[in-house]
Amino acid sequence: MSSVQIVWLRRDLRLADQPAFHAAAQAGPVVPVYVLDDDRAGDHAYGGASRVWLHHSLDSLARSLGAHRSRIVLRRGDAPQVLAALADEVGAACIHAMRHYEPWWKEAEDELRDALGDDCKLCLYDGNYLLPPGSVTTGSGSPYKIYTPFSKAMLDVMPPRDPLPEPDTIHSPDSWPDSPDLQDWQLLPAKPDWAGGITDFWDFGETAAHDRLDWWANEVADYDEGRNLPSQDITSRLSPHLHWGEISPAQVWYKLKDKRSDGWRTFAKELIWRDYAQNVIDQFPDYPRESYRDYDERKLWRNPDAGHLIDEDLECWQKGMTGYPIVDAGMRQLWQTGWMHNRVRMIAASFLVKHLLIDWRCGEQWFWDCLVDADYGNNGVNWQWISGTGVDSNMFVRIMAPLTQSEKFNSADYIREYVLELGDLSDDCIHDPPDEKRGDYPSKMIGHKEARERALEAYRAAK
DNA sequence: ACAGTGTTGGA
DNA sequence: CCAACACTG
Repeated sequence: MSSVQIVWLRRDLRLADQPAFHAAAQAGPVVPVYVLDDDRAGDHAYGGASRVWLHHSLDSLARSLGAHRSRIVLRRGDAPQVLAALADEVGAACIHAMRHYEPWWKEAEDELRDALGDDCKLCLYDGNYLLPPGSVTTGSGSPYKIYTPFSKAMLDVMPPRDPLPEPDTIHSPDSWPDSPDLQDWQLLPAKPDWAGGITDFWDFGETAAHDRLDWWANEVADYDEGRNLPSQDITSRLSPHLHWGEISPAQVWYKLKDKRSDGWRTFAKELIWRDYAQNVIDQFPDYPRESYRDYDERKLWRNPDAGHLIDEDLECWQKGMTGYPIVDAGMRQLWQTGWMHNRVRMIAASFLVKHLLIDWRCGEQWFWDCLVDADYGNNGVNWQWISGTGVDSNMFVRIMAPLTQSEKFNSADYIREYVLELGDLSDDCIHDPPDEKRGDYPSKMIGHKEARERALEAYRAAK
């Protein structure tokens, strides 16, 4: 009888194309375990929306495992200690885990290796990205900082490895370790149940991810044109499924690779962007916490300490009360559904940083708390891109014009859906309603021209 | 073999 | 502005 194999699950909550699970199932009886470790990530412990997703995704995976007469063991605490103890308890020969590149997980993997005795080893696998971070480097051997040459290099060495099948059989151990009920973790909100919008908007888990991908295979051709139109929302909405590892990017790649449309080529670049962000945080672990460029940030932000005190302007933005309908529609969509259309994310983020001159980290934290697809790499890289504080091009200060963008991308229906006060306004005035048509809806916090000039001046002064 | 310089272009 | 690469000597 072969010895027990532990599968340490993190954001890889799937059975198919899950290299760690695959290897464990071939090696012996499997004990899948999820460790809720809230301290390790510090300021990036899972936010409210992420916890809702995590609950449903774990629940879904437990059901799938149930069909194999297997289950998930739940544990709470410092992951390396908890896992080392569990390995002792079940007499495991190996802990199999997908490699993760958040700095706290890299640290935990090292600590776990040290904590394990001679009888149990740690086996790490890649597979949550198209290629393992660090796979492509510049001609001189250093990691890429700029997206476009990175993506060209990626395309040169693609495609990704072939996806693995789901394990045929998953053998159970002779006896199961104790585990609390998932309900006991209270990942779902208690009294005011604000998660209704999230559960209405999403289906969770591996099967739902593949259903979504099947749907997307018929839509992706229109992505090139449609991805910028919030009202039509021609986007995959795969981001949370990918973040939680309910589906792998290799599975997405192989499902869509024969589509040969412009839409597919553009979508492929977005998948590569996800790998790019992971490469950036692998290279600069604090990237989502620190500006990469050394601006004099005391001259840049209007409220250098707003990270610690709740700024009134920050609150207007968070609640979708800026007076700019496209920004407010986006912020309200985020609050209701745990997600925001990508085009609108750019507009809303740019508004916080450029129009309000509020430190991008305040926005990063809010998104971290509200997004079901909150991802350390993507969130940090995208916020620094919008702020112009990041590794990428910095040749001019990019200030998006929210009203122009709103009209250009036909967002009238999107605004009507999320800013109910403006529900009766016509297409021609909904993007920037005159005061007498605003009713309960607030007037603009600051005019675009004035904000633009103020931002240009602040960025010049802080250079 | 590779440091210095020029050219190109950036979600 | 500056990363990345091609070209140079």
